[in-house]
Amino acid sequence: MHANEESHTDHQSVEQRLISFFKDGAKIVGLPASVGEIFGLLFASPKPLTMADLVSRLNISKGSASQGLKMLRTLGAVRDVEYGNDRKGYFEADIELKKLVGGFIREQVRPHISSGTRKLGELEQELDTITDSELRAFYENRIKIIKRWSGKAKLVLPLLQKFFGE
Amino acid sequence: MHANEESHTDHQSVEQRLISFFKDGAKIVGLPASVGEIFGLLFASPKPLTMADLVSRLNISKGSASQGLKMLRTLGAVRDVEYGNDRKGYFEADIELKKLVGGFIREQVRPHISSGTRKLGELEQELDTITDSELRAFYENRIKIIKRWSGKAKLVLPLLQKFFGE
DNA sequence: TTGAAAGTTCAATTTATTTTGAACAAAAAA
DNA sequence: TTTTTTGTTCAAAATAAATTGAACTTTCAA
Repeated sequence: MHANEESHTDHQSVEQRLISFFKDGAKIVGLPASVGEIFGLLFASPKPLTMADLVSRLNISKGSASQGLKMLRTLGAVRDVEYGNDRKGYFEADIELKKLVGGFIREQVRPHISSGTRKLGELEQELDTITDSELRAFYENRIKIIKRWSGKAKLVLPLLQKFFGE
Repeated sequence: MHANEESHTDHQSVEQRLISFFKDGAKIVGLPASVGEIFGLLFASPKPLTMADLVSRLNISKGSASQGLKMLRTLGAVRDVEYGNDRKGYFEADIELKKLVGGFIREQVRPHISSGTRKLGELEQELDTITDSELRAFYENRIKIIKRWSGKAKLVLPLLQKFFGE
């Protein structure tokens, strides 16, 4: 039997709205809609849910549920919980903003910044090949500008973490 | 004749790398690749460029160039400049981080936050329809959590602006 | 005015991303 | 061991997003 068996008349609409709310939110931050829906349903549920619950209540495939949960766990937005005593796995939304923001920065922001920094380094090497000194001066200045930006970006991340922590 | 007629041997590679750098950057913040390429080429150019320059040097269509420039102007990342005395329009990248961040927040972040706030309000209305008082209490708490998050989000935007300003 | 150059718009196409579902693997009960 | 339940993987299909290009508008010089 299902883990949750409520009347399904009362909260239906609130639940649907929360799902839709997080679905939109996911799209905004560049995550697949299904990931937002999964988080939304878990967030809207007073009890932990199983993967089968997600599949049936969101009308998504087992594959999507599995992949979506994987991503959410990596982000630290969902956690496994002990519940019932069957062999199924149960999940719960993590509501600590600190963890959500932290996971997002760690998984989605930092890797991009790293690869950008690397690319910028490569680009800088390339400068030596430029003979025209006026042009080289121009590019050197451009690179300086990007470095200033990237310095600020790296500085702001810990501040954001701090701001959203607690 | 073209607005820029350099040797095209020297800086080719640096230019291409800058284009690619901003192409990646655009994708990261959820903008189309072509928009990043346009900004990249303008950023890499010592002189203002025309739409025709973008089309020929990036191998994109006139349509993409037009739409991309439109978006970049809306974001405040590119500005029209007086140059030459032909009837073409000339463009230049804006390198003030303050403007870039400000434009992004104004155009891409705020609208989403607004629509989220509206949706949340609608959701709150819906609460009254719930008779089960335990369930309603649960949802009320969930909404409170979202409101706390959204309050922080709204608070952080001006701080970001300030941080990146100047 | 007329014609040519410059720029915009948007339906159709192309490309990229997400989702599915069937085959597979893991784990535990029968 | 065999069967059943649960979960994962990934190629194929579906969906969404970006790009094109041709028709259209605007602008200005002749």
